[in-house]
Amino acid sequence: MHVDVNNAFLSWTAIDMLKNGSKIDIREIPAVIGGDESKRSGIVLAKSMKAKECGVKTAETIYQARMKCPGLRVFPSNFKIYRQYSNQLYQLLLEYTDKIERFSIDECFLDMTHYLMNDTLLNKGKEINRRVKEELGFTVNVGVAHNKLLAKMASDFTKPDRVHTLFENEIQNKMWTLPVSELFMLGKRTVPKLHNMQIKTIGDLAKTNKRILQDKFGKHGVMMWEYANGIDNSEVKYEKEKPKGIGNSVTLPEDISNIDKLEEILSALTEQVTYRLRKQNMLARVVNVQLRNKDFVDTSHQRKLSNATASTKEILEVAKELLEQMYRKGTRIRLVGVRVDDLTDKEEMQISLFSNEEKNEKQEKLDKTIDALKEKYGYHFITRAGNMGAEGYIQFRKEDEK
DNA sequence: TCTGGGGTCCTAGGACCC
DNA sequence: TCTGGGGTCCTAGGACCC
Repeated sequence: MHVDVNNAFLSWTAIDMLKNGSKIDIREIPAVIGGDESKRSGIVLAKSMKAKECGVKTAETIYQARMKCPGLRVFPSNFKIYRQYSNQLYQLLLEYTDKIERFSIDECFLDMTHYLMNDTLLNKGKEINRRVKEELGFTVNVGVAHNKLLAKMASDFTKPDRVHTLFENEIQNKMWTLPVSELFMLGKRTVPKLHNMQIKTIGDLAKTNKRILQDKFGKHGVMMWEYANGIDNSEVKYEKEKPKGIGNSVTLPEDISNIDKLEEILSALTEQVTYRLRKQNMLARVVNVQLRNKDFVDTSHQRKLSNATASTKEILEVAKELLEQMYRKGTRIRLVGVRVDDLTDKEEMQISLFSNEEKNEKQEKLDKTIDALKEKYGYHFITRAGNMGAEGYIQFRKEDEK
């Protein structure tokens, strides 16, 4: 079963506003949740049904949305409350199974294998749909099927506040008739290529020779053929997994072409990334720096370290080297990002013969002390002098801590 | 006042090894 | 006498998701 909150950010903002005495329900007017245009992050994160009727699309610019929908109201996001509502939903769903995969803040997969009959499953889906609305005040779509892919496709059919099934004998009528762009994992790059091959619907894709797709798209081709045929053997991953990478990036309020300033921002980003890394009790072996220039061209450089580390100083030194190595003087930079990859649990670290343990211990103590102060008094309570000028660019979101 | 930020997975090419 | 074949690791970039 796949449970998907309808217009999650907008619905959750709406009920939070009503709770705080708002006279309007933003679900009933043309409205969107969006970023801050003055910070150059003005895109649509969620839209009301009325906004959708105007043709507003998620992820387009607020500027574009307003052109389509004059008088559109724009509200900021609030991840702290989204996390709360997401948790409430999760708690309710736990009454049906403890095998729940939290696919994102507003989507869950439920392993309902213990309900053997299709009718029972459907009734449970209807019950969840009704209870969420009555007890939590927002609506969900529920998709019921015999694997994750079909459940996800089903929950996407007609919205809002609906329960759909997609059993094997329904695939032809309910899924094969849809445009191929509707298939999960087919994005804006692949769809035009399929159109060129005269593949317009999911049914067309299902009936295409698998080998042809494999030759043209590799693994991705095999996967799309299987998905089109309703084949998916993946498990509901209900146990919380450790992250494989941790990153932080920021779009700058204006383009920057001063490397000293970029380094300050890099420093503040690294501070946050390594803090989160240590909270996970993990070490990283790969450091990656990303730049986006004013023309939206992305470049990244990464380096594998000889020893895994969580030290802010060590990771920042590498990040700065990567930045200096890739930055071409005069380039106007729009976005800077740092991420760490190839993570391992701290306990499994192997101490290198060449590591300077005394130095490492000192750095570790420093990091630990700073972490404890941030933990107690808030992320921005203390910072390194080297990124003081840039701290304002980086926000630390409380919901990341759990 | 035009285009976020957090992720995961895959691929191609080069370096290097035997 | 003008150049194999198999493999691993690393890096840069791309595609996709919400």
